[in-house]
Amino acid sequence: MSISDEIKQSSFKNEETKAVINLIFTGNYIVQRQQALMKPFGITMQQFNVLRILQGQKGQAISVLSITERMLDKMSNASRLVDKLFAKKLVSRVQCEKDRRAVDVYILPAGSALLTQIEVHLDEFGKQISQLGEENLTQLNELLDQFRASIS
Amino acid sequence: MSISDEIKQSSFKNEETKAVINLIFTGNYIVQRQQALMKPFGITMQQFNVLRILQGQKGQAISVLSITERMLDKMSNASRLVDKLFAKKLVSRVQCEKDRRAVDVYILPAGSALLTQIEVHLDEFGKQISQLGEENLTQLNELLDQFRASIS
DNA sequence: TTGTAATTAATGTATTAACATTTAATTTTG
DNA sequence: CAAAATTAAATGTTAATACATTAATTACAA
Repeated sequence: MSISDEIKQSSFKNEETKAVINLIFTGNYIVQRQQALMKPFGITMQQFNVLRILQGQKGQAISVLSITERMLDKMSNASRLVDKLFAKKLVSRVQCEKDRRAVDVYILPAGSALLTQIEVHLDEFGKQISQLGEENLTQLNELLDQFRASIS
Repeated sequence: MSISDEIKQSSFKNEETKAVINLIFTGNYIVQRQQALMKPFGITMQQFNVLRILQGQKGQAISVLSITERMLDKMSNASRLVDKLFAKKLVSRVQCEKDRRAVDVYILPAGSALLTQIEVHLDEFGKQISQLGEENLTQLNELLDQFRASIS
């Protein structure tokens, strides 16, 4: 369904406006789909992203600030997200030796296991998307990077 | 800045995953920019979108449900958004004659004026984006529509 | 017609987000 | 070195979001 049909707007002022609206709409759409996917696992998308960042460390510790820098939504509060994951016993958290202001965060085996489980579902998602073809996806990625660059 | 640099992730599992993350990130980025733009006018992006929908009616009334169908984020509560705009005296609200469950919402002159004012700033935004070129933007819009279609 | 289902909007509520502020630790500077 | 500035994380607070539920009205079916 085209963006025109999705939001029942027959025409747009220009192609720029349409692209802006289309990007916001498509972003929202993906977020909603993924949130629905993760809900049965008792985790939010942002919490999932933190887990994925921790997993990417391959056992190494990472500070709360570094987590923030790697997050999709920089505005959200990594401290509280880590707190939620800690409460679920998916991560551990210890004061950093070298800089006692910082906190070292690690993913626990339970966290890795949950991540793997969810990623199976995400892979199905990815499989559907791959129908678009690699060239198209590469082009989409390039256009998105250019888009952000244009309004920086 | 490429998405890799933005979130400090050196590589992605595959192009699909990268596209998903890039879309979410770019959507967030635009939303944050536009929210910052609207903040001085005392209005949120969602409220602005409702105003724009009402303006698109060119004087005709529209129900709360119809507003929801036209919104970018279907999950948000159009009823409360209209309430906020009503409190700011930017819209009026009367019970529909034909169907007394429904409520007719109109934009008031003050609402139109505010909209015009904000759109001046948005146009500058659009001007920057237009540097990408119309062909690129059209292609982006097509890819986004295809992307959503692939995971429907 | 009359009870049942469906629709429209509003409201209740728990969680989350967006900031600002605070606390503790470290770094810099005079 | 001591005071001031900076940094990291946590916490406080207000508003917004995501749903579920409710209340009123309309449509429909027996």
